[in-house]
Amino acid sequence: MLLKRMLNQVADLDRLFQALADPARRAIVERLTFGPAAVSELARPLPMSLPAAMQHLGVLEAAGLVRSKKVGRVRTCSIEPAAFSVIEQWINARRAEWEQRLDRLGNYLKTLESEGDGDGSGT
Amino acid sequence: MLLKRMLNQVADLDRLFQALADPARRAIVERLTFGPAAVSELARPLPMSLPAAMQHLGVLEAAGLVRSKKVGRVRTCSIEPAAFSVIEQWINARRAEWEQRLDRLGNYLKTLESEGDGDGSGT
DNA sequence: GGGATACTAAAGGTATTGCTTAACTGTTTG
DNA sequence: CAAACAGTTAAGCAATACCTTTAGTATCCC
Repeated sequence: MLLKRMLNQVADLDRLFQALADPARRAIVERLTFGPAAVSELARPLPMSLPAAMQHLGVLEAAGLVRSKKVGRVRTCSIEPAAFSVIEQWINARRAEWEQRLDRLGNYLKTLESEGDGDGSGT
Repeated sequence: MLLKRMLNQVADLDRLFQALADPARRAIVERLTFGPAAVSELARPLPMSLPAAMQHLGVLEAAGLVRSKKVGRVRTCSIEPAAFSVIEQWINARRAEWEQRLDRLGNYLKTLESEGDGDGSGT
């Protein structure tokens, strides 16, 4: 079950990054950060047909970035802030690793320097 | 020149998210957070041919996530930490907007509540 | 009921992506 | 020099992504 969770996280990241890789989809997300909106409201500013915009919404919803609920004939979409934290966690994990590495490198260089005081074998 | 900058940033985000949307490319990035590596070293764990891995590296480099330098016959790749901040800035901008919105919503609800004390026109 | 509205479903076309294999260039090493 | 090594280039192919048009369905308003 641990392996499954890891694989799911990989697939989640695939879907999240893929979803945000399209400018039209980011535009939808940007609009939704200001508050919920109906499908046609989201589609109106986009330079494409309404079905195309719907497909983008489908991608965003599949990625978990957007959720929506239909009442009457209008579907209202809103943003899912929690989804972003998956991306941020991934980035932060990378940063933690390379900063740790740079720390070790710094310490190593400092060690060389102080050893050099008594050694004198530098160029 | 301001418009151009904005358009470039859109294209940058396209390339960044697109680059990270592939598990093989994320695997390369994850490997590089531990330190620089040669092309073949990066390709070895990937379930694909070396030219395929090279193409992934090309995508990462075009996105600015990786830089590389060839010395002799070996090209050494390393990560470009600054590239991640473009993504983080975009996410943080979204977060700033929706948090601001939620604050306004909270204040509004509090206002309703305190007005209700003297008004009594609730349901 | 009948027309406008809001969305959905389906089919199809073009472009891009991710991979392959094969052939090739430049760099060490025995 | 010859062979192994590390990387690169190019061509081609199957799958996917993004968009279109067309044709629906369900809801709302008069």
